[in-house]
Amino acid sequence: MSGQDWFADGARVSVLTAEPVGRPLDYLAPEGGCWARAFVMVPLGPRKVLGVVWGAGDGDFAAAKLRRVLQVMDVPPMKADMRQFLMRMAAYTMTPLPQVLRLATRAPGLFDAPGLRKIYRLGAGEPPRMTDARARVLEVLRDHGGAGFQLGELAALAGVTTSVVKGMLTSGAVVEADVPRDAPFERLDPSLPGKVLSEAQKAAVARLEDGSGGFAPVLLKGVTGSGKTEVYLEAVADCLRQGRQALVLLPEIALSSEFLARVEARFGAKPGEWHSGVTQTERRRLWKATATGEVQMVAGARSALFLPFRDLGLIVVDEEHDTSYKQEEGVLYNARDMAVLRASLCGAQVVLASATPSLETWANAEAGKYARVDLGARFGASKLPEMRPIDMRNETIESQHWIGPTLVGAVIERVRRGEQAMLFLNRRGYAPVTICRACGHQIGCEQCDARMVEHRFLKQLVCHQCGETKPIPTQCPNCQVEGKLAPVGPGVERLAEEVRERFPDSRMAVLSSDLFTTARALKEAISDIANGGADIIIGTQIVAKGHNFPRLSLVGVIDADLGLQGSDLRAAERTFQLMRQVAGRAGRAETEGLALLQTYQPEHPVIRAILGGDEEAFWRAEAAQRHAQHVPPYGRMAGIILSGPDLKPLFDIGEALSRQSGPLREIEATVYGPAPAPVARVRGRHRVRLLVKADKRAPLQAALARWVAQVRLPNNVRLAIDIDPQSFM
DNA sequence: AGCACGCCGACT
DNA sequence: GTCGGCGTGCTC
Repeated sequence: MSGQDWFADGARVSVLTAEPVGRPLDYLAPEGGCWARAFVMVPLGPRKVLGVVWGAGDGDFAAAKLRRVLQVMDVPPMKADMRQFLMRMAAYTMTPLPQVLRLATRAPGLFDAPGLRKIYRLGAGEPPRMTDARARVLEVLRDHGGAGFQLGELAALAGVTTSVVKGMLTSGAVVEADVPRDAPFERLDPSLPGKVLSEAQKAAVARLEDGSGGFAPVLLKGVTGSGKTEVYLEAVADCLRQGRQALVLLPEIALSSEFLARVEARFGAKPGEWHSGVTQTERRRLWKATATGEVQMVAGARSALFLPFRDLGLIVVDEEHDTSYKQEEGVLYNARDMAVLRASLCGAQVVLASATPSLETWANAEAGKYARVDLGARFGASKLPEMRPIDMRNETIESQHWIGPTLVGAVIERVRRGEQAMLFLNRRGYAPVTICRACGHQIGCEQCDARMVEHRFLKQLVCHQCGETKPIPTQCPNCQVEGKLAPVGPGVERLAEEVRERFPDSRMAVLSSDLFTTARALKEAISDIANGGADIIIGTQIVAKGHNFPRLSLVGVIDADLGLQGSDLRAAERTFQLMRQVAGRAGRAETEGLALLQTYQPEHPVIRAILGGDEEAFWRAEAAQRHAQHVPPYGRMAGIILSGPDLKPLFDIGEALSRQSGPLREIEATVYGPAPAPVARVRGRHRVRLLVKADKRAPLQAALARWVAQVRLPNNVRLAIDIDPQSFM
């Protein structure tokens, strides 16, 4: 401990709070002093707020006006590496420090006195009258009463009512005591035998062990079913054996009881669990247990990255390519990137696991910044499906139909054998476009210009950009002609109609996120399908998420070209990941899988890479293209999002920024926009976006700060900066 | 974020 | 005259 770490009574300290007061404020250290980085309660105006002792006070605030720290909280001080992490993250994401601190203190009621519960123990007194009931209570306490019992528990064990126990308090034969309510976490035992590993898995585990004990990022690449989880759980075991803590980040939907059960099978106890569904009490308990080091492993959604680990030795980011790691509201950050930052500051290993890594991660591995471990083969008897294109230029197909004869034949063959077929179309709703056959007008959304998608199931038109809905009109809003509006193009609902028509004797199930209101309903539908409750499954994106359908042997991709031609930079990458995952659905068990891709451009590099199984070729081609365009990961981008109740002032400010681009020209960055943001309206607020593209080595954040400081914002307009935006349309 | 301060419109 | 609208600024 250096002298800077302790502040004596009355010393001037600087305290950062999670209130939007841009900087730390000075206070006097409390009676008895306090440690640097202690969690404290301080007075702020009329309120009492939580803060962290950020350092020594700077002394330019009148001493007479200083107020005193009210209380030092009964939790360990923040670790120095955590403080560093929060500062680096604030600087990188250009977020005010208090907002970042809020992420790290978000367990509600965190600093309330821990809940107390009463326990009952053997006392020194004698009951004035010994009865049978009283004797039994004393016997239970003498035999196993060391740690004490809860009231109901003791009464039940002794076979008496609780009033007997209570009655024994006055004589002192039984004593009551308050103990903290939080139950301890069960210990995880890394020495338990794990599952038997394949040779490939053992080799991967050995490679991971090489990097343990310090900062070392690794890409762990393996297809669905290759046993990635078993491999990284061995890295967790290794970390636990070193006495350090491990964090496994998962996309929220992947944090299932199935995953927790696998951890329990490996280590004999469940890990700490952190996600939006965890109760306040549990959050408080886990937060404290990570700080004291009592909890050895946490499985959590992205915000678990801000837990106060005492000694974090490993972070696993499972499904690292998953777009849900990017927080799109409030503090805009990518949990995968921040995991690497945090690990670098606390000397932890990072394992980025994926079957289809993001191009960023792939490029980092390629450049040698990350180690790379490949789990080639599928684990178990199943193998990758055979993949073939169906060249749609050679198929004859009726208008308003999308399943070509070749695919129809394949489905019939599989269903006849009692197997399942899946048809994949990444388009929700009934039809993506509604057009007037009289004047050619397409029905658009009034809020954001996107075309409205017909949802026949909901009996509405829905805008997939802003969520706006309206009834399906019978009259054209442009030429007023009645009855000429027609749905054009396929959505999953319409595909379902075609399946019913072509395969009338088959049982069909549709998996689309908007058809399920709860996660539970979706889970039930999935397990019903897995048990053979359907012959033909129609699905959107959600089927790509790694459910196991043992009887599935055919996947037909209705429109493999979708998204290849879009203006979104990551479209090809996402299409590739999706196709790989969907194709990976087929043939996971003993049956031989087949994946058929309907395409009009079988020679497109993405399609060729998927079919050829030559992923590296795809990534190299994609990387070359991004390199040429100087876009991520070979250039840097930032989004500026202006939001407010009226559209006009947002565009005015956006255009003003676009004109005054001097600070950006200094670093040779370019501005695009303003344009409506990808999500053009959120909760009644319009959103307008500008994009900035810069060289990889340019000091982007500093230039952005100088740039946006030039405009004054009316107070109903907010400006947010999104470093490394996910989508750039 | 709260909360006070302060400067202009319609009311007992 | 004053009650109250919410724009502006401060909190150590």
